[in-house]
Amino acid sequence: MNLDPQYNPQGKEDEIYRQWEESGMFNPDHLPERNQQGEPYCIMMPPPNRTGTLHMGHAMGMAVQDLLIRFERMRGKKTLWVPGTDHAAIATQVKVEQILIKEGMKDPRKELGREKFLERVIDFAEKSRNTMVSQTRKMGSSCDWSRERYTFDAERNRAVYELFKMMYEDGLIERGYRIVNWDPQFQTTLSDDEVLTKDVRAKLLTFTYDKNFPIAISTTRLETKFGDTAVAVHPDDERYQKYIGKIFEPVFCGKKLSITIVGDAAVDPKFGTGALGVTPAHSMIDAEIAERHSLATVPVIGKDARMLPECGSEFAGLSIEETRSKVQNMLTEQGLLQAVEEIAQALPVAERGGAPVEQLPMEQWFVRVNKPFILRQDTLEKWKKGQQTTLKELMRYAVESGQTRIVPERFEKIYFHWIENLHDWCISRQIWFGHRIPMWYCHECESKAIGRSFVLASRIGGATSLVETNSGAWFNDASKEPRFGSSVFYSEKYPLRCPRCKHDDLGGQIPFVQDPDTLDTWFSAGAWTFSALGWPDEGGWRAHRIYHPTAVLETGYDIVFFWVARMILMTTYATGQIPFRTVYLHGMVRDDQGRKMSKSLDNIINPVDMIEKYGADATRLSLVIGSTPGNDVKLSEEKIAGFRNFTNKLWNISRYILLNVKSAESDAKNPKARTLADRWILSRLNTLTKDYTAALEAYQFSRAGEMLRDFTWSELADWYVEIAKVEGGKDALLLSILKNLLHLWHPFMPFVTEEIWKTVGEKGALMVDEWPKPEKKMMDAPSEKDFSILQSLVVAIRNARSGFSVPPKELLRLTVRSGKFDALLLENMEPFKRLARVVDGGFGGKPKGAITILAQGVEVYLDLGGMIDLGKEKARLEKEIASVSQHVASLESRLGNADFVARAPAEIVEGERKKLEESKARLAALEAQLNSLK
RNA sequence: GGGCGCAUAGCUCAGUUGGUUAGAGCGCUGUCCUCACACGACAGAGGUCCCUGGUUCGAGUCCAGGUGCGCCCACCA
Repeated sequence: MNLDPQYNPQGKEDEIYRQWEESGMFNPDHLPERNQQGEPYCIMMPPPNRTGTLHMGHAMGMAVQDLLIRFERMRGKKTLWVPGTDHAAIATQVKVEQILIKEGMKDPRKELGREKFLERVIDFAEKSRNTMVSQTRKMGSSCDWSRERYTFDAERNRAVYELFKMMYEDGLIERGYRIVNWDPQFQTTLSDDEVLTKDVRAKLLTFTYDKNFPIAISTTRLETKFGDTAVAVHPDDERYQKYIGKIFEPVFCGKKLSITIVGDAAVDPKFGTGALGVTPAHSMIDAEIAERHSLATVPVIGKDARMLPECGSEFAGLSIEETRSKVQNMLTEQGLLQAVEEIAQALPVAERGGAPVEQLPMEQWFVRVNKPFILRQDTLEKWKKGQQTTLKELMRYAVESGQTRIVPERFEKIYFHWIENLHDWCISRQIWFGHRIPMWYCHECESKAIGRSFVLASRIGGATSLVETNSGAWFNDASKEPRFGSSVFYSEKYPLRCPRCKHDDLGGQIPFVQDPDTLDTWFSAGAWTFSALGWPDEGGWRAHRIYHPTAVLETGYDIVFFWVARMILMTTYATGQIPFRTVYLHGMVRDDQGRKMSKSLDNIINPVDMIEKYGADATRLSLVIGSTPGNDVKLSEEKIAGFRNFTNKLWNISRYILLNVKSAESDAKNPKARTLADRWILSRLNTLTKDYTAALEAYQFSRAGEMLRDFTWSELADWYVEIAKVEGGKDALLLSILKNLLHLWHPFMPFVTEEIWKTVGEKGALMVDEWPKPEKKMMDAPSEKDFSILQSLVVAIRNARSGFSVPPKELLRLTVRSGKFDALLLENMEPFKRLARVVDGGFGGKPKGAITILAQGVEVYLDLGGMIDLGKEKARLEKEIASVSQHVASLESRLGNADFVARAPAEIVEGERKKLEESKARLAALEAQLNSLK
């Protein structure tokens, strides 16, 4: 037996993990027979971004997922936990760019070019992967490394392309010229979810375009006004009705505009002047108005967030701020500015980088969420194959039908609310790191359509301009925007033949060009549950299909929209299955003051540091106990240290038991309960096993953990082990309880339990040993009641000793009377003989110099001899009498209420009566005690 | 502007469908280095369950309103 007085996880954990891994049992195919017969149970690990290292949020997710997997594995399910990482497209590319800039490059992408730059990104991603895998191991995660996946590996790329193809064929992926969110800093589009709003103060200016223009308008974005093509007013607005339908041609800061006055109910007549300058190119709302009234779209801001030549030579190339103040000055000079007001504004900024996001009209790829399509799948209850539905409907259906349940439930509301507001999803990104869009353009088709060879068109800036280039050269030139009409077709690899013009790639030139853009990282992430299980590859998907739908998706609530919703969309569409039965959302891990952990605040707690200092088990406990789903958790090093203390406690309980067990006796099967304490602890253990298992099934991990900790510490260690030391002969019983306890703790703290397990003399790993079953026949309410009386008395005696400052070595005499409980006491007080020696007082009264101790109706006398302090005892009794009298009074008033007696359930009333009786008896006894002191 | 949540001991939080004198951990006070553990043992102090009103025999729990805090969504220009 090699159990040190203090448990040192350092060094042991890696070795234990290595043994688990070598056993092969992280892989469901190598699990014992009992699991092979079991129900499949699968969790897909949310793949962390390959951007460096794991943080406490990841650690929390892993702790919960490993808990679930270990719990279900021990219960005999065929458990698969698939680990993986996410290429995270923009996040990783930005990270690498930042590193390269720090290393001295000015514009890494320009300096390195696409291929060289990508090499650097891939290299960084690989290093990150290695770091994260090792951190995942440190946490004790029992995931199947033989099935490790990467959102950007060859098979996932294949799945992404297949999915893209399906959606393209179903008309759900479309190229469109629309207003998109443009990040001028990283020169890429963003999805709506990647745009945040920042509260800023802005100037709301009221002005007219020129002195002949009859209507004043207000704006915070003066610079966009070069692109105005209309002024919209409410159709019922009497002030402006007479202008509706008229066209004006004001000269705005040197640029001649063509402004149509339109009536549109979307305009709020009470805001500002009640007239709205319509800028269709740079505002989604304006674009909608423009569409209703067939207005022209005139872009005036370019991708570099500078003014386009259309604004006139005076403004072309100026930044937004420069333009804004210049225009304001010009308007002031001309006397056109009527008012300047400071207002609060929600400025759209990029989630990554924080630069203001511009809205520009561009040609991009979109997923159409509201467009009806013909369903390919025949597995959904609501729609048959061949019926029409929309992606939005599928998303709603998965949760509405209860096939996916979100924990905590309130996030279902949030989810539906988000779906309501969901617009088409822009999926093309102008970054280099990611799944290249599998669409190709045929120059032959394009040439035939336009009548010239190798031509391109730029649509940024509204008018189409044609550009001649050398073959193949243009698509790396970011300044040229290819326009693709009928020439576009899907191909996973380099196409050999154009499906339309049947043109072959023969002459060594490059007639086919792939779309230079890549896919939004969430496109591939959305396919995670099924792509990671081998879809669409026939063999792979067939082999893994038993695991789909997966059991639980465990992730942070911050990516419900980014990821969870999109997984539901993609999976239901592509496979006809909902991706997971339960979504368990954990909160954000914050510092002890509730602040986000960040580098600038220097308040980051690193999981690996904590594991090295306190062990993985303590770190896991600190993340799971004391946190509830969907709520943020405050973490501090002290909290982790506290759980380290507990792991040490469990270690020492085990140490005591294992050091004292005599092997011969411990071999006895079905150890029998001999004493009250034995019956009590077995009853408690079995009740606990039942409640604890139920709590885990209900995802109440914190509650389960607290329950088990309280049992382990306050019942087993503080009472039973102490009693066992004196009563003796409990080796087999103790060992059996310990074994059960190790099982129950294993999902929370796999390392220390497995380590102790090595010493209990069982074969095989605890990790796959069978989960304890609660036995009803062991649950023994009368014994629990009797034991609790004993506990109350012992506590009362200790209390008295402490209150009267009785020296620890002083032996006291405890006189019991004849009666059922007193007989029980005589039998069971032996373990507490150091507190008091019990004597049978027959039916005699209280000895002189003794105080009366009352516990749950049992009255005994503790002889304090000369140490009694009558004043103190009197004060104590008076205090207690006051409190009990109050309780009696409240019970009497309740029972005196006729309505209560008539309307409350009989058992409640009966319970109150009984309580009143007991309290009255106690009160009488206390008063008698007090009188006897006088 | 719309939506969601939170408010319980000094701190961090539990408190299931309304029903004991509202609980835990940490911290605090006192005693003890008792042969598993001082990362420990024993005992103790500490609460107007944010406020107001309502429903009910009964409210920390349900309803309405208010206050304070947090989050999400949203291009009234």
